[in-house]
Amino acid sequence: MQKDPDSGRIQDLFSRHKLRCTSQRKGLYKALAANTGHPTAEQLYYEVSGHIPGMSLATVYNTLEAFCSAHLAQKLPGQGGSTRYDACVHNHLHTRCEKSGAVHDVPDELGQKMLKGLPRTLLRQIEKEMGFSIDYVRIELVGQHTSG
Amino acid sequence: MQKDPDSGRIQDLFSRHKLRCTSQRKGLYKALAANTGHPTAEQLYYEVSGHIPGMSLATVYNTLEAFCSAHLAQKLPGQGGSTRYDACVHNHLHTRCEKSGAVHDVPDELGQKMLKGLPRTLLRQIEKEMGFSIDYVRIELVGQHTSG
DNA sequence: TTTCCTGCAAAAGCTTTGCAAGTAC
DNA sequence: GTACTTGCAAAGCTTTTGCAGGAAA
Repeated sequence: MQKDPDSGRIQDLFSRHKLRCTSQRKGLYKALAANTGHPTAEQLYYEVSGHIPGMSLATVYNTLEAFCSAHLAQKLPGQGGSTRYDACVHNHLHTRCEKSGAVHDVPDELGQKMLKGLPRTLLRQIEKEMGFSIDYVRIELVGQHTSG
Repeated sequence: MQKDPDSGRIQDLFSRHKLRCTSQRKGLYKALAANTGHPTAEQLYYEVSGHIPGMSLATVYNTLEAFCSAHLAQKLPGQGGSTRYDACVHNHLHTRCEKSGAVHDVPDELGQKMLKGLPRTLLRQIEKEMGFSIDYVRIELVGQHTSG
């Protein structure tokens, strides 16, 4: 039985965020962090239930909700279907494929450049005109994959 | 009984988009176009059922779906709850209030400036690196209302 | 030991569908 | 007259909740 090198790190992470450390939570967090395609609750359920038999879909939802409250994950906005989850908490750009609905991360270097390039004076003008305080800007690139 | 000045325009619009013109569709489209707060299907149902008794929620969903297919409306991405609909088809920015979930339009002049200010070279670089063809960029300003 | 988590099942909320009757074209 | 739309009800999906037993701190 080989030791999992991530196990301790995850335990630390949970304890820093005041989350109890259970095998279900560890497994689910690993699956979520490893999946850059931003899985739905159901996708995670099927992935994880292979390793942890008896895991229930309700627990997946509860646990993901706990992660989001603890700012270890976030829900991504999507139209209609199942909610998609993302273990990356810092603001980053996404692509959304109009054909498949798949959501992927834009490489961070490029995404940060884009966010920093936004005109601050314009943002401040919008805040003033609309009586709205902007916490962050969410950018999504909508289109389709060109490669097969 | 005063004549509704919009009625003819809507009929034209429908015929140009090859949609049959029924009283339910006209009423629903007027309600959607008049509501800048981006209503849900249920909100529209309650608004419209006052004017058109017997209107069903299923028809609201079917009709909104028909509008979207005909590119007379679009669904807005939102996390989880009910789908929100928008009669504006051209690309524009939205604010989303973290407290109330309300979605509002950014004045078009400001929004267009923001969209035009995006660095094209960066967008093209992302397309190249990710094998992704960008159709449009969706920007959402997340925060909260400062006025009461 | 205390408090919180899990798992099952059942409920709740949102959206779609089947079909008979009605309406636009 | 034909093809599409409406309205009702019922089904389908996703997500949440109640509660008894179990595990972490």
